[in-house]
Amino acid sequence: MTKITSAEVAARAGVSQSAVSRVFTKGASASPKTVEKVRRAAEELGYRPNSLARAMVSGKSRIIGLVVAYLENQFYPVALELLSNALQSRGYHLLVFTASNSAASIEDVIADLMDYQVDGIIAASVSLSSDLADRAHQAGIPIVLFNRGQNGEGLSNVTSANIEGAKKATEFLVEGGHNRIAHIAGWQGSSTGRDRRTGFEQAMQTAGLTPFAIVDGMYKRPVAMQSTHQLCAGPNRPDAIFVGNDHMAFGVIDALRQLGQTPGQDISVIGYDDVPLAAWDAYDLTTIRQPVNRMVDATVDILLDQLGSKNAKPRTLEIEGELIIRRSARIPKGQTS
Amino acid sequence: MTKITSAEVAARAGVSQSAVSRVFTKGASASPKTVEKVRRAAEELGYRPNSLARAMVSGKSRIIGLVVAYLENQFYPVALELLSNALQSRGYHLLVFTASNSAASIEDVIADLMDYQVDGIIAASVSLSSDLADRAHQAGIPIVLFNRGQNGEGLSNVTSANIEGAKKATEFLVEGGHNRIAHIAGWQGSSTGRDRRTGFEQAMQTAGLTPFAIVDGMYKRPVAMQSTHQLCAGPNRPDAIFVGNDHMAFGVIDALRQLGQTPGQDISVIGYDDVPLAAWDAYDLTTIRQPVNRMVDATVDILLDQLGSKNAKPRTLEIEGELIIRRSARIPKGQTS
DNA sequence: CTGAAAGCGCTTACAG
DNA sequence: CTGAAAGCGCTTACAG
Repeated sequence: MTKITSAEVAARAGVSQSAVSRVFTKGASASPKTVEKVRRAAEELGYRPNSLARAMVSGKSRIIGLVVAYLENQFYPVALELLSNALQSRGYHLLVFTASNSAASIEDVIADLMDYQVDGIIAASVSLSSDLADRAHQAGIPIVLFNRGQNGEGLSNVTSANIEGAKKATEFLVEGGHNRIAHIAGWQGSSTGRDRRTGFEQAMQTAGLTPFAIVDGMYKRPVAMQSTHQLCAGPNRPDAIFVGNDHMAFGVIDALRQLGQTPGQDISVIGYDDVPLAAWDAYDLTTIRQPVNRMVDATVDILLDQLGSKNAKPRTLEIEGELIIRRSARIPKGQTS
Repeated sequence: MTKITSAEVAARAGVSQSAVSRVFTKGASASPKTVEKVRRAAEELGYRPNSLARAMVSGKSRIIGLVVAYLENQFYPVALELLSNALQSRGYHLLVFTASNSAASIEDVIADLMDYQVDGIIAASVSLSSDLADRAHQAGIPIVLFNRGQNGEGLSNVTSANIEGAKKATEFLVEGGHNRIAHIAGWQGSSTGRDRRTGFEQAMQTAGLTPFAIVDGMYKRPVAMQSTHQLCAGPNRPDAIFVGNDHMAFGVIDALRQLGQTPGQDISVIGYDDVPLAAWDAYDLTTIRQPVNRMVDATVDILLDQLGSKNAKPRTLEIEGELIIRRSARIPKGQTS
């Protein structure tokens, strides 16, 4: 029940309270003798500095707010773990807020976050109202959007090269000899969903092909499954589907098998993300890899950069992702996986 | 850049700083007139109370520390999301720490957590040294272990009824006519791993059967896959495998298929957890459901209880989980899924 | 109901 | 290098 304070340590060590503080503040100056005495007393008493008090006076909480919308898509737990590790190793910690993807909910959550005096905010897969972005900017709190592109006051973003990636996937399908290619798109309310769709359309146009169909899968498994049934039940069906992300692609594959079709043979399926599950035998999904580790590193770098220098410019970074060839899509002649 | 303080609001509203504080502190007393003036001034200035300052003086940070070891097993992201939601709705927030499952790492992480003056700690799937548990107890910080059983100073735990669950799974296999039943166990360094193994052994004994084999799968997919290959490659192999959790069971099924065997026909497989993926067609896994939502509710209830009353006794709760019958294990005659 | 004042546990100029 | 003092932004007795 007893919380030891620096004053108590000071008393025991026979020095002033400021001396104790200096010993525990890096960049401080204390004689070896003082350090020794203080450390011993602190040890004996079990003293540890109160981070909250430190945060109050220094104005730096060393807390980063993370806003995340949904964790079912395996991409996010992986990112969260990497993010947490990267930040922890630099002495920062993550205050996590889950938000539904509604403006009101995000609004509330970010306000809460700011009340906690977070040093910075990482928003994964959510968009921010420009009003909100403004407020954070005025409060001097840098924000970086993870896996979502958006411009605005002081907003940085880190995404994969979604348009390029979608093009690669589409080109692979074209090279594979497909010409009835459908796209079950990512949520069109998101930049990733829109960009991947754009890449698909551009590549189709370049190839002189017309999309067989484009539907919004909303990044939701049930929607993707239902779309697959509608698209593939009859005789007039696509010979390939480019899906807006892996999470939906798994649903597409499940639905296809329900219809008695074998992905990679009867019909080709390509996803986007390369989550761990994509590599498992049950799906063996050809997909565009989003290099999570590099995206995380970039996110942390940008954020800490902005924390460091008062007015660092917001940055936008697109990280290229490669096509990972597995067996859910026909492999063009002459190419190998 | 400007952070508005209660003093500035007070000045604008023409009241004292304490009056402003009272308006924003629930359970305070302020005349309607004061409330009105203060709210207006706050609104105009964009004032929000500083949670850190409030935490300092009140001694309640409304932050709950969450320690989590690994997020690959889908059980944890799901739990994390539910936990975060449940806590948020009651005005608490999660400071997340990822720890490897080593004593040293957990030690560091919990110390950090306590430096932030968290009101309570939830430790998911990690064990605590008794020394650590003692320290938290002395600091008056309640800890509840989520999905891990362990006794000790002030430790509460919430788990599913692991022994019972494992028995149900094993009995189902026995009723299905299997008699060469192997167990790829959860990590034997964890209570869940040990309890499920115990349940398996007891049920086998009751049935008058000898386990075909018991190996420690460490809760790791590669280990589970390799064990499956070793167990099932030759002619002398098990006719059923009870696996320590779903995450490993998926690997077991993948490995079995590599060997040309069909789960549910050639060999039966049962997992533990019932993560979302277990219900997907690709695996269609028979498993014991751990009722995450109920486990989360219980965890939050217990924790808030302990926060509320100074010396609430630590509680241990086991929540029963039912067998979810799907197609990865043979269904005994007369039973239906 | 309200204001003046103390105090939460620290860091950080300021003198020495 | 070191101590006394101010102050971070609040809440909460204490008088009135």
